[in-house]
Amino acid sequence: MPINKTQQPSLCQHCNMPGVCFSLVDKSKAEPKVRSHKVYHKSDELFGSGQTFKAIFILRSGSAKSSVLDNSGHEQISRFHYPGDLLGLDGFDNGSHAQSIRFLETSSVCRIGLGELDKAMASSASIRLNLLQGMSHALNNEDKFLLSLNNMNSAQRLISFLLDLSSQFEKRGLSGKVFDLSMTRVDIANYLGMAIETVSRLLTQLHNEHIIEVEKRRVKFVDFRKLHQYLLLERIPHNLLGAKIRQPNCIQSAVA
Amino acid sequence: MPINKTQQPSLCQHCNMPGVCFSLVDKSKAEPKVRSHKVYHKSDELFGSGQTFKAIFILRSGSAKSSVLDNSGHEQISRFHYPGDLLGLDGFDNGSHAQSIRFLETSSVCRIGLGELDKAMASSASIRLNLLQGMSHALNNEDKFLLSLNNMNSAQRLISFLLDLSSQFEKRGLSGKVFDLSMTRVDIANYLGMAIETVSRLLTQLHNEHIIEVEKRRVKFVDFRKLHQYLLLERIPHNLLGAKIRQPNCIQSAVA
DNA sequence: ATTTAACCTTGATTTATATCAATGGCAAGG
DNA sequence: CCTTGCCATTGATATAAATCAAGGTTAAAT
Repeated sequence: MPINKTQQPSLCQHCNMPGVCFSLVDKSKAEPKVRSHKVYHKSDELFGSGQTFKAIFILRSGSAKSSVLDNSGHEQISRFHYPGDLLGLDGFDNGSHAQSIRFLETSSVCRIGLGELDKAMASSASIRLNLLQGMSHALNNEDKFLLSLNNMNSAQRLISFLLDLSSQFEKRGLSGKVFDLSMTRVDIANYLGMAIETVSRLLTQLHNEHIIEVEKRRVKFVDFRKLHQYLLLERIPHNLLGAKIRQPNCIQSAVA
Repeated sequence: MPINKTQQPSLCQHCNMPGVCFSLVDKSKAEPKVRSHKVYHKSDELFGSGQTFKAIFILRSGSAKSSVLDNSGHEQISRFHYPGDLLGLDGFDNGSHAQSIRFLETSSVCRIGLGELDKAMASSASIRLNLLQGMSHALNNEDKFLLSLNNMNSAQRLISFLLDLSSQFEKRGLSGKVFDLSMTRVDIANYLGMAIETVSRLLTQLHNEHIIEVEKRRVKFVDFRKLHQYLLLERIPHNLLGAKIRQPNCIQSAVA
């Protein structure tokens, strides 16, 4: 019996992107009626890599993973998605999706066709901003994630991942202290770029040190302080020692 | 004497984003006059992390690096920029820049204030699309990069990096076969998440194997075939073996 | 012109983490 | 119900790449 029922209720009030979505339907109504949405099940695909870009989606409930295929056809998970997330933004690039998205559990999404979207953007400054914000946010998260991969050891990566999940749940009004992972260990390992054995061992270790409790997919945070200690005190990033931040010499400028 | 003079000429014709930029100035003119731009020098900062988001920029010439600071204040380079790239998109997220951008050589940028930009977006569908495309593209590149970090060994990462640089130059009409790196080995190591000694050793190794020629910052590709072999044949990604792509069971759907 | 600091290279050693291997439990499907 | 395959854990071993160490070269600053 899962604790954080991300697949649970989701009226538009709980949506992170109300501006983009329902004001398309009826801008006059302050309290919009619920937009129709589609339900998918575990391991269903929302769209596949290479598929024509026709719409963006908003995840209403459940969870999903985005992945890209490398040259040799292997899957690399690039992101996990939770309610309120915008899906399909990768399609703007060249008119077809670079990624594919697959659901991790029963989930529902709103669909916003491109025509609809553009009309809305033309008419509303706040929708323009919302969308740009969403993309910018995704980009920043991506960078932050990149950062963790580069500077951290496996334990720190895994901890960052768990803490990030925790904050995702809290943002959505769910418990950030106890939750169920909707992805397998294999997915986690793939996402964090490590072997699944390492994920398993680390979870066991953290459990034994009474920092978290893990039982199957269920994770419970016991000692946040120690968790953050791991994160901060553990290691001096090797590859950054040389990369000092220089002050600008002098900001010369000219106008052509 | 550098070969690929990225700091060289740059009229608006060479800009990747003409739609966004010059049509703001004078939409009636087919051949726009050159927009004023500002010149910066090596290690100057365009904006710093935390700085208020007031404008986006288009890199006209030269090169730059974006970086984020982690909790402990260390720099992580998230991207290198070349002419035509949009800079500052990270600011949409929450109104201040998450990243900082520093120039690697003498460079020039066009500045587009937020007001200007929004006006342009309101009025032109193509500008809307251009901007979304730019962001989407950045996002996709980011994912691709992420992918390389996760599945590849050091040699492959470095090679991907070099090949990516090469294609960046070719896209801009410069030689993709011989070019000068505008960043230090330390920057490369930081970006790719490895020790600078490893970067150095690998460059030497590739040189000795007559696959590339390296002399200081100058890189010359000698044997593209072998380079791609390294990339493809070397290694079966450990963490992907389990992550097979399942077919959707059945795409059940319902409308609420 | 001389000094200083940044940048780069190369070698020896250590270590984190992948890989190999084997086993157990759970869930889905027959 | 049984069985098949997916998922997870744990131990032993191998290895890629980090770290430690030292020297050399180039570029910037005095």
